[in-house]
Amino acid sequence: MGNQSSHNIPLERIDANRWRIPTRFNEAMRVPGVVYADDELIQQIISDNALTQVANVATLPGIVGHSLGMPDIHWGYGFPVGGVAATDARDGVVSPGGIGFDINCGVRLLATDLLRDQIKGSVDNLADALFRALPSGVGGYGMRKLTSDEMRQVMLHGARWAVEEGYGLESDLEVTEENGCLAGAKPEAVSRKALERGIGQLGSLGSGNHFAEVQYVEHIYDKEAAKALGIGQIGQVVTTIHCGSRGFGHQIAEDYIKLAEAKQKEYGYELPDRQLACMPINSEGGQAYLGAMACAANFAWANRQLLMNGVREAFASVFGRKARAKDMPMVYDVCHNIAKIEEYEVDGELRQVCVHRKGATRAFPKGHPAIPEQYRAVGQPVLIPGDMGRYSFVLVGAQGSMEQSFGSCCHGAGRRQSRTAAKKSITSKELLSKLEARGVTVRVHSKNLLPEEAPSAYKDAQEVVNVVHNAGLAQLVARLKPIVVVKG
DNA sequence: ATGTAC
Repeated sequence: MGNQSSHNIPLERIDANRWRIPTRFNEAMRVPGVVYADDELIQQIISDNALTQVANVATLPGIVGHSLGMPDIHWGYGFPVGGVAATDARDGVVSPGGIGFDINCGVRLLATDLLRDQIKGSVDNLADALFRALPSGVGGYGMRKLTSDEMRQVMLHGARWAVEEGYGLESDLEVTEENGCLAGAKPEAVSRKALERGIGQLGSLGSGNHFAEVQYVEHIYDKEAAKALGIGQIGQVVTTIHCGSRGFGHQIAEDYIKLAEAKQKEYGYELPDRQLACMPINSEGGQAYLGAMACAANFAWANRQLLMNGVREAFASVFGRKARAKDMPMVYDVCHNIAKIEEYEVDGELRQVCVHRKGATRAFPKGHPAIPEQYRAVGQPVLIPGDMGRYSFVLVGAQGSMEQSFGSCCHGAGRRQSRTAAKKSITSKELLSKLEARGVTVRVHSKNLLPEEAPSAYKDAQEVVNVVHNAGLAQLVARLKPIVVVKG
């Protein structure tokens, strides 16, 4: 059953942007699946088999509402990337595979007071400065080697630790999801192996789809919201950082997937795919996972704080001035691989649920108390990186996300080719010259991995964001185009 | 994503 092809899944069209997988597809499904896609994206999704995973997730003990797939959905470990699942916080489960290996992988956007024309003559210098400032590569060490006591402080306090150590400003924390620190961190639930892998990696970009990208505001959809977010000027230079918890979060995910797998019999779970292995939220294992997950989430926020500080310093060195917050204010930081306990109305009843967001961004609408005061009138910023050749997007959360998707929307373009397929389709050299021809300056640590990140390996992010906009999950604010890409 | 398998 776990390998049943998506081609056999009965899809019911709800409207132009929504499709339902009815529970009759598989008697183990406890709730229907709902997938967000237009006509073109749904074809890509069907050929990827990710719909089978949406149906599989619908069998999780305690799942409520729907098993959701965003338009950037694609095949992942057990759960699809681009998936959202909410389980009852009292008697439901938490599944490490529903968060993903890169715990609190996320996106941070930084504005500048520079215009595209003003940096034209300095693009190569800026690219070099950024590449020097941001350590990268698989297994790469970070800018800050921690003592074990410092590592503990990072796990407990996240981005706040980094700010107190001088890597940024108090105001940065106000525009970070959870203020850069998820409550409930339990350092004692983290293995020695995870600590060993993580302790030298703080302030590093890593590899794969992680990057820092200098961009300019190319199009504004919503003037009022763009202005409120501090990105209201066409041509304005901004920088996006996409990174997570490196080997630290990866090891924590691995540790708890193993633990969950070993305990499936004890819990009496029979799931269609062993990669869905899960634990009751209110069990020793479930609580330990959530405590360790919070440690990884906090490590990731500290990591992006150090990286952003590196970006500010690189700009300062090139443009000969201090990296003041006034010159480079942070717009926002969102995570897109995490589980959170939140409250929603489900079937007319207010319920505490554990929202698993795996490749999905929180998208709270205007007025929500979790949104920083300065953005409360427009909505929570939603940062959607596209691919390195085309464009990225800024949106704000909309009311529909609370009614339909447990306050969530998409997280990126989403893969349309596997890493292996991408590698076969283009060489690193071809790709670099294509990007250069488009006016994108690239600095890359691992050239051999670059083809995996080719724009052609990704869906069109414009189509993806159009779907969440039209479905009412979030609202388009601005489109950003790349100038400099620094890849791990 | 990832000391790309201990």
